[in-house]
Amino acid sequence: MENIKLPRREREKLRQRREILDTALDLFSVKGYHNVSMHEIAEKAEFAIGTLYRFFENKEALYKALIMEQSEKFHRVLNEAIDISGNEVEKIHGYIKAKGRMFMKNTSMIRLYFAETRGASFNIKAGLDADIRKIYDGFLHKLAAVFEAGIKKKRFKKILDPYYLTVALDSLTNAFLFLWLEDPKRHPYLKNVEAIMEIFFNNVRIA
Amino acid sequence: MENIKLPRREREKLRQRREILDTALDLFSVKGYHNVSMHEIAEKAEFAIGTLYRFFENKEALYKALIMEQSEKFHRVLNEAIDISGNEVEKIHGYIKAKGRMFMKNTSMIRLYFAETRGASFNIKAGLDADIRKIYDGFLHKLAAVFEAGIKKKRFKKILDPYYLTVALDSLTNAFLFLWLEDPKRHPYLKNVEAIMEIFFNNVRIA
Amino acid sequence: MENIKLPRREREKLRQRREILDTALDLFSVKGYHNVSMHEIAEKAEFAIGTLYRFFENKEALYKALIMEQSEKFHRVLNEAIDISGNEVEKIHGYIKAKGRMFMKNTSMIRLYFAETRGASFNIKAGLDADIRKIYDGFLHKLAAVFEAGIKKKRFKKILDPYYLTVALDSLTNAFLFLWLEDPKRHPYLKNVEAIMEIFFNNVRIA
Amino acid sequence: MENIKLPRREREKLRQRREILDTALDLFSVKGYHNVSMHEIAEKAEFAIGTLYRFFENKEALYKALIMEQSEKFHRVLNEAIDISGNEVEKIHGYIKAKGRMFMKNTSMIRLYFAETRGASFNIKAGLDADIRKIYDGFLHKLAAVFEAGIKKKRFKKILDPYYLTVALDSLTNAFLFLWLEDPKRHPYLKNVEAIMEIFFNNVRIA
DNA sequence: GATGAATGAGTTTTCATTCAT
DNA sequence: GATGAATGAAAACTCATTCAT
Repeated sequence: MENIKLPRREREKLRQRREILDTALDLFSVKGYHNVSMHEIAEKAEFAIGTLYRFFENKEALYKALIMEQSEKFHRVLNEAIDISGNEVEKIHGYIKAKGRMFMKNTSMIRLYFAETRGASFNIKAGLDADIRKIYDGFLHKLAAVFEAGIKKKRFKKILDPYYLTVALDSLTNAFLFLWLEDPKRHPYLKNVEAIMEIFFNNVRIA
Repeated sequence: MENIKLPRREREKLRQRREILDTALDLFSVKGYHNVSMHEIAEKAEFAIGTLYRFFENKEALYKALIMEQSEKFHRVLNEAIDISGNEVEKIHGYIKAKGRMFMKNTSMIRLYFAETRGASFNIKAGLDADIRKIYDGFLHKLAAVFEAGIKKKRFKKILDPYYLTVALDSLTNAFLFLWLEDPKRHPYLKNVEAIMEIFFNNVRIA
Repeated sequence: MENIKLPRREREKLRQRREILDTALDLFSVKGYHNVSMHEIAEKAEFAIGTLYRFFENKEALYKALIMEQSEKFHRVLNEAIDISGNEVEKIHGYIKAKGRMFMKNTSMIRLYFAETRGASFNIKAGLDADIRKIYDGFLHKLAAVFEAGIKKKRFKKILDPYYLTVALDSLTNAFLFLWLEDPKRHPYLKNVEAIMEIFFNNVRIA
Repeated sequence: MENIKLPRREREKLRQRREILDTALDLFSVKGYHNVSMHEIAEKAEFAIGTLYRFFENKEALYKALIMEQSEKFHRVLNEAIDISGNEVEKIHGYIKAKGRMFMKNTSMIRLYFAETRGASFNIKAGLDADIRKIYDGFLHKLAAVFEAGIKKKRFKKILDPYYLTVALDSLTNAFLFLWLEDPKRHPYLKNVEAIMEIFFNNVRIA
């Protein structure tokens, strides 16, 4: 976060890395891993190919770095949203809103994220899948803990295993974000998710 | 459907096409579009490469044909499940069960289907996305019509636009099929979906 | 040896392989492993690059095949020369003459052979060195056995370990072949080797 | 030789050049010209790449300088050994011993030297071959002169052109140094060369 | 003068597609 | 019609060399 004090050389390096990653995000999210060449990234980012390889050992490493970065950023924001909010009901609402905000500001991130977590990813030989899944699962369990706490505090009825409640919520928010992505005017994410949460909360909330 | 009366030559051709598609399904579903070569398909299917090109103009066309075929088969079964069942509540149940049965019998189909409908698919340059989406959307609207009819017949409260109800249901079944795919013992699909539908139906069903 | 009965397809394949190897021999022997590109070989042999890879898994495999082939051919001829000749003294003479004939007919082979057996070869990651050395050593020991037999039969005095005699003979023939290679007119191989063998045989031969 | 009086700046420069060359010798002798990068040399020598290019115009020039230096050093020692020793027989012995001492103390030099003088060298586009060969030939002729003088003084019989005697001697010493390099315990250089020289000297020496 | 980041030409290799047999 | 050898465009990646700081 605090790169104010970094020596100029280091800052420059970070800026370049950033530019490469941003360009790669643009390209990968539109065309997919296999339809983007290192040449293309280099050209669009206005670097020589060799420079890309100074920053990333190979194409896969670049892709993995990108995915991990986006994934971490994404889950960091969601985690914060949960931590900041007050009671369990508010935490859930915080999560829904933060997720919406995140995606709406970073539509290319969504495509990449969905490609790797929902569709079966065949892009990376090994490891990434596991690494991403760990972050993702970590977050799901954190969300499950919120439901669990809410149940203990009698804020929710225990009508379902908290983990499954979480999976359901995650899946529903994704589905409505996807709809929004297709036609933002016609399918307002927040309104729809809140409507569907009504159904849950009517049941789930105690009062 | 009825190829009993086809001349022998035609039947033979169909049988070969089928073998190619089956082999391709096996390979694509495990390794992904870009990690399977035409050579590999030809070898595993025990045809010459040239023969593959008699049946399909190019690799993309083969993949597209496969996806479309699976998609049609999949939605045909779901459509039938809805058509056969009695009232609207039963139709919804029929859909949930048929979808589960389908996937559990054809796990390779699931991987492919999810890769193309949930993750952003980058495998096909253009067109497939649209074609698949049409079939998919067609089915969603049919399901939405069931909810709508149910609401009209006062079987369900109108707490949500029927289309969104459908999207929610589809998303939830997918999520729990995914869980089941990861660990079939631990995450029984039907039990979980029914539990979550409880929440809906308590609200949604009138009596 | 007998490819008269090979099906036409097989013969054609062998002919192509031969053409690639011959072209590669020409190029490698003049420019060295690292200064010849697969493109260059393909172009000179009038094949597409891909065709080279149908015959050899990669550049190293092509080089290794070439070296092994030349090495085997070379040592086969030398072995035969020894086997055919009469007594031990004649066998040694047979070897010297056959080696000369071999090299004079295949000057590019010499360069390659010397590059791999005498200079330290850094061309092949692993294995070749050992494989070639095995053939080479096998032959040296066969030659040593001739000296040994000659000593037993009192044809030679035992003035030196037979293996060292062999190494000396091998080294001397190489040296004079090298001289011949530089200036064939001025440095006649056979005359020189025979002169130097005089020194040995005067000592070595009993009568 | 006498760099005592060189200004400090000059001495410093020489010292750096030396460090680069020593590092390069280590690397080239183990991995070969094409498997060592300028980067690797720079890193191991703890200089910036640019600095290497201050001292040597390019990679080839660095390699050539190294080879020439080693070659000169090598032949200087051999020349001295010949000059110092007494009569012709002692000079020959002096050469054999000095060559052995040299190589045993500088095994990396041997590998490099053999790679360039015995195997066909493909490392240098042009020129080096000729330059090295000149030094090498110069030495051979000096050695030949010793034989010639010995013959004139009736110390040796003239059984062979002195130049060929020299080539033979050089080749034999190399062969036994190579054996020694492979297994120093098993193949003692000096003992073997002396044994083989016995054969020569019995003939060659007059009394 | 020293540094080492940046460059990009050149290398190996893959694989969809064609077409002579 | 079927075959599969041949093709060559295009990809990933390396490394000698330059030059701004």
